[in-house]
Amino acid sequence: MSSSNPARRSTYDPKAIEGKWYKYWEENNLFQTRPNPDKKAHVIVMPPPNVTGRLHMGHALQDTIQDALTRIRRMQGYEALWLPGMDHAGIATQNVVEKTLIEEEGKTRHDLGREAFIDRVWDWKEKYGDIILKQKRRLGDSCDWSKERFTMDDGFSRAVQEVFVRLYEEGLVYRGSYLINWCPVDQTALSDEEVDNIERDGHLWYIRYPLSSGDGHITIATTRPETMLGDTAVAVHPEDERYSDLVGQTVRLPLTDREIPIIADEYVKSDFGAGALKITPAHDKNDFDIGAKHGLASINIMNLDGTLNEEGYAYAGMDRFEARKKIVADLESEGLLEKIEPYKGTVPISHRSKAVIEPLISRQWFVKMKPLAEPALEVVRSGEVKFYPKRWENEYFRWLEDIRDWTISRQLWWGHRIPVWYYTTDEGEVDETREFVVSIEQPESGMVQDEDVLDTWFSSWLWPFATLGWPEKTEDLDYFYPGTVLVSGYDILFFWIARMIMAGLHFMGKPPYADIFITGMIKDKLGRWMSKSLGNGIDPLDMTEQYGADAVRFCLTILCAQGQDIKLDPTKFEMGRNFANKIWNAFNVFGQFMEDGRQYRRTSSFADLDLVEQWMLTRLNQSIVNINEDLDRYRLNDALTRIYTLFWGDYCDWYLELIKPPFGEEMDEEKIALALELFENMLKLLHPFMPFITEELWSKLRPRQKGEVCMMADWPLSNPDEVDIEAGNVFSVMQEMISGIRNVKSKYNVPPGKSITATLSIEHDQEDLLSAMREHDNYFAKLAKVTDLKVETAATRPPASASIVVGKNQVFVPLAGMIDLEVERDRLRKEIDQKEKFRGAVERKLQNEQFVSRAPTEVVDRERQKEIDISHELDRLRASLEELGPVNTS
RNA sequence: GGGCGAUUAGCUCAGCUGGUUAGAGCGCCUGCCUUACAAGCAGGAGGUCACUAGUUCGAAUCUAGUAUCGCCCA
Repeated sequence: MSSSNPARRSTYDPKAIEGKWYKYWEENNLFQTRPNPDKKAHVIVMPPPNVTGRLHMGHALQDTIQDALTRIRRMQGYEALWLPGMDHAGIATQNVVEKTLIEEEGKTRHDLGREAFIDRVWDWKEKYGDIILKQKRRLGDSCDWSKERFTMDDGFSRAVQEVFVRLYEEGLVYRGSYLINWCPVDQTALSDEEVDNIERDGHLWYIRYPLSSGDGHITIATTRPETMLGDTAVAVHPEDERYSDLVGQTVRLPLTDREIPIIADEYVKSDFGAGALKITPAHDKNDFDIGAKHGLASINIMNLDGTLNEEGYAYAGMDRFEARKKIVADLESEGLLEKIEPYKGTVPISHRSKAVIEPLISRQWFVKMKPLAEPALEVVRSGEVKFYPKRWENEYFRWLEDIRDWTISRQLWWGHRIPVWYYTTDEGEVDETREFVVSIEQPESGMVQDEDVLDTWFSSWLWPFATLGWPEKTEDLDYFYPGTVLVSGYDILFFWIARMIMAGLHFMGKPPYADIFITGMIKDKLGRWMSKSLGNGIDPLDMTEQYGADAVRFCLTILCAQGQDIKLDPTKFEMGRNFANKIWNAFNVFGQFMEDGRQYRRTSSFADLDLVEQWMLTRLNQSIVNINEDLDRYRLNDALTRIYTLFWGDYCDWYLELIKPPFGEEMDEEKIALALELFENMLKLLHPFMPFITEELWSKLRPRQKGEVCMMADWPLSNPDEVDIEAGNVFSVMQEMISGIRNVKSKYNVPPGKSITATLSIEHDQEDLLSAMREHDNYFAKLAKVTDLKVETAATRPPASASIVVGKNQVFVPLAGMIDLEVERDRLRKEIDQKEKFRGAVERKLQNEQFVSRAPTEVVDRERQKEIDISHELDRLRASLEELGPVNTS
């Protein structure tokens, strides 16, 4: 139970400010960009979320990263464009609207007809379509909303048509009848990438096909017995002696009136099943290839909805899975079912509908991928385009090197209509005897357009340039293309990322971005994908509501180490919330002393500052260098961790504690000015990650001009003139001494608030340190409650005192009446043991001649120095132990 | 079958180009409501870096293999 005094509680409330600042930024057009020859461009195109989408943690993660990168570059003086928009998401959107249509009006899209249905989709889009973009504003996304695009808007549609026509004219788009992936649920063709091969427990059915000669049978094994109705051959391996005299004979296909040949093909694996394979060219990819090779007929037995068609004999009209059961039963009753074995095989599943895919032969439109893939491979091989982390290059290469043609037509209504026109017969049917015409506009009246639409990815692969106005030669396109970095997940590496590179190279002559930052995926805390069905999703808006957008962003950034998947536990957001609270309260330390409307500026030079101030400035300036390095390498988590420790570990825990005045006293103006200056710089470093709280506090630091905001402030520069390594070292020694004293107090149960005295014993040769300690005895008073600090050269140990060894120096803490000799001996022995171990390790190294001769001299010197230091420390620790006198045995 | 990733404190994870006395947050233990912050402060405990072999003066880090888990492709 918390016993804190509520009257003194001061906690940060993100709700009070986050909305306000987003509104301010947006209303003042601060996200807007324009071609500006005086600035370098930094461009990120937002992966367009589905128009049906709701914000999930994956978006939150990727947006946080994109926004941080954009905000950093904006502050660094780039014209930083983050271009937002949405994807029309063909099947998903059509499904959503169809579903509401059924629910609300009991109608199907066919009841409405194509045109009316499309109108409904647009209505739906206008009404609900930008929910996700509103949600993104809640996170603080600083994208240029004035450039927002939709893959179905007029200009974009025009670009899609243009691309289709151009590729057709170049011979890269073609129409043909091939075996494609058919989704019987969504009733459309799908590309290979939209199909997942899932391993499932199934069965292997062994079926006897009687030889036409009447001399027995041949046994085939299959995982899909229902497709036997479409078999046009049985194949065996040419070297399989069991079957060599059967090749050339025919079998009677059970349950049908057909006879099919037994053929030989190397493809058959003799050790699979009984060694004989049924061949169904119309329903299996491999069989299709074998069929083509042997000139076999293809018999399609399936309707588009997954029921058997008129080729299905007694099973015509039945669903494919129902037919399977019936066929197996019938084979069994005819004595043709030899056995059933359990079998683990892969089943093709539609990525979207999760229905089992039916491979079937169908006339569709395709893109010839090889010529597009080559240049896309080259730009990554040459390093012109880089992946972060680099290992994703391998995946990319593997896919592109073995690329297959892309099925781009979809049997949907919602999407980009294929710009192909057909002549019609007098009956109004497509006239197959006449050549089609590929054209954006209707070439002749009376011609009808292809019914199908294009794969959604066929528009999104144009995203980096079609959003900027292509095919028009716009100023935006000229200035903002190519982009800088793409931030996306590996789940759409093939779908989208690789294809964008192809399209960018083909149509713009340049890859769409130089860097590709592949993020990990957000999983639940058990490592499972978040999904609606599992109900294990964590809603980023709930989290934002609960902890604040800054906290959510902080947490996601700090967890996003180099593309590893993130197991997210909602309690993680507490870290960000606590940090925001810390920042909020830290401001009060000096903020409470500030006069309204007053401009505080430091006038003292670095040399005139107090030691802790010099140390803090040194820490800041060093950190800026390191943070910039981290950011340039997309190591956002490292950069943020640095800011976190700089702010909390250095600024709050040491600097503020030392500069804050005792209760009741005022804070010196110069002290305020520097505290504010440091704070202001840290706010700027932190702003890209936690934009709201930093903006709010920024506004409180000084009187600001209208429009003068943190998000537009200059990124901090590291000032090398305000770095003092020596001061840093002196302060570090003090920190160690103070920690040591606190430790001793804790060990002896001295209340932290109780005053004590102490003596510092400084080595002879360290005059500077000696004077620094004398000068700053107030630090010891403030942080360790040491009153009356004595600082002496080689002091003698006062009686009944604990001792702390820091390098060549010592701290003695007299604890008259409190010191327990045994406790102190134990404490010293423990430390001696520890240091002995360490010295042993160092000495072993130095005694190793190989090490001394082969290791770089600076490494050896470092070890030598360690040995010297540790020896001094051990000497002093041992002396202290002896001074405690002999062990009292009484 | 092929490829990739992971395995570091009780939990979740950092640890970059080999040289650290292996770090953080949470949790745990002790003491503190010390006038910025109990969403806090101070102190502390806790690790054969999955295993085996190798390379090296030196391995959490590089190589090979093994095990377990996960992902992708066929």
